[in-house]
Amino acid sequence: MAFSPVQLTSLGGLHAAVLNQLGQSIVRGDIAPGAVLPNADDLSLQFGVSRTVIREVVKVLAAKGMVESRPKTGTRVRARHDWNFLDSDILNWRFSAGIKSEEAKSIFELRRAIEPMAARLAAERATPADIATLERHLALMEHYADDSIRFAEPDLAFHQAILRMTGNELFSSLASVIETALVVSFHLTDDNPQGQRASLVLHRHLLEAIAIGDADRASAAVLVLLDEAEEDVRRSLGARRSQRASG
Amino acid sequence: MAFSPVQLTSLGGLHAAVLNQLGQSIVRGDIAPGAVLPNADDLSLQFGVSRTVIREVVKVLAAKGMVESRPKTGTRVRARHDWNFLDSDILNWRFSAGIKSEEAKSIFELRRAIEPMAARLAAERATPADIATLERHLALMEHYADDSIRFAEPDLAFHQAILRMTGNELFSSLASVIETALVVSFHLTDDNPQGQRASLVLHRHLLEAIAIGDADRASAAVLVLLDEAEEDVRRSLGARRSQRASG
DNA sequence: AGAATGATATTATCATATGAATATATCGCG
DNA sequence: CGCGATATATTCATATGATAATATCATTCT
Repeated sequence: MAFSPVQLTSLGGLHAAVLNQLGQSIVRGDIAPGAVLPNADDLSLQFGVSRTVIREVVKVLAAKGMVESRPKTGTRVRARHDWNFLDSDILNWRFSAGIKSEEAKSIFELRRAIEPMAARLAAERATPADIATLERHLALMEHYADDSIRFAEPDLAFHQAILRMTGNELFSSLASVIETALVVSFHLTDDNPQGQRASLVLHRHLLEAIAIGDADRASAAVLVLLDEAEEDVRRSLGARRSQRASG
Repeated sequence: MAFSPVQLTSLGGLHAAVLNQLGQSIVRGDIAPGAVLPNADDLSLQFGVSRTVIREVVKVLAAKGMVESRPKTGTRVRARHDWNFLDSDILNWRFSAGIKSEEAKSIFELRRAIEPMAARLAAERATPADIATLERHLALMEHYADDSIRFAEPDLAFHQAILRMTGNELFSSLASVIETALVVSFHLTDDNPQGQRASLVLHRHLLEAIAIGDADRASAAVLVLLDEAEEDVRRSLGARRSQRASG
């Protein structure tokens, strides 16, 4: 395992560049759990950066539960169950290069646990201002119904707004999971205006349930929405696979 | 806002000591969102450590979404909604010094979203070895039913085992939330053997539902368990408050 | 007033040195 | 030969001083 020098053209400076490289290498499994990383000097040479940067990166990876440093032994990759998979960096490293059908499933399992409860709480606690915010996001989605690129942003904002409306910061912190899900499905699905229009209707149902404070209906509406979204992803993954197979 | 020199007797070295101090200061609100931290040199002086340590700590806090550093501007505390509240460090900083009734409520809201689904998935996927593991943890709980200190550990292990049995790493990563909840309730509740015995029965129900693969019953059993646990915490918080009031 | 310019404070990075911890090898002794 | 004490080498942990990059702010010029 060797690394290439990082370019400082990378967004966020050398630290971010090295962090992403190393993080991805570990997530990809290039450096397996239990294995030790090259020592700080070697990493410094390989990446072409100072040890200062290397050490900061290692400390950040350690904070995410991915590695553990000890004198003499070196820095070793920890077991996967110690990693904080809800960390947005790890999510990105894991899924930016593509997603397997099983991984998509795991994201939807979590969303099915979180979002119905979030919608429920939102329905109980929403203020008129909150509803107005949702309306605004939904209006943008409607406006960009035929533009899948711009559609994604208000879609994400809509779901995140609901998480915030719970008034529970633990829920809000799960926004990165949903963001990952939406980014993945965006990269996956080809332009699909009728799918987006169907999605709009479901979002509208959800909004109305929240607006009238009907927690049960809000929860149910989210589930329907998630079914639809997962079906979309499932279809796209299938299409992609058969595309590769035939190509 | 000034900081005291850290002792290197602290577990985990200077880095961890400074990280905890700074992290707690921010979580407590001593340094409000939007405010800037003292610059690296000042922090170095105040904590009595080198800039190396300060910079590593700041990078880790940045990775948790709590601060943002820019040249000239300095390092400023980000808005709370950017913090990763599911991070175990942040959870500890938030709740180690005590917990408010509303915060306890927010933890249980999340647990009610997560754990029923986790139990459901566990019921569908559990292997005989998984069941045996749960039995082992439950046996330990039974063994320490009258020893609230040792009871906590297998209790936590039991719940975390279920999260792992989902086979979904996103769920496993929520273990820290449950750990925090159990640690908090442990510090809160006075010795309460009959409460623990009642809890044992509920855990047994849950285990049996998972063992026979009954997802609905497993999910329902968790909810009952959570109701009981929250009621316990609620009672303890009330008792503590009135204790303070009368003392 | 507004744009260009330079001074300044701060982080970002680098290079090097020293300290501390620990796994491994070595040596001495029974 | 076996075993424990000790030495040694390797690695991370921390410290320090210097330079680069960059964003802000005041100032100057138009």
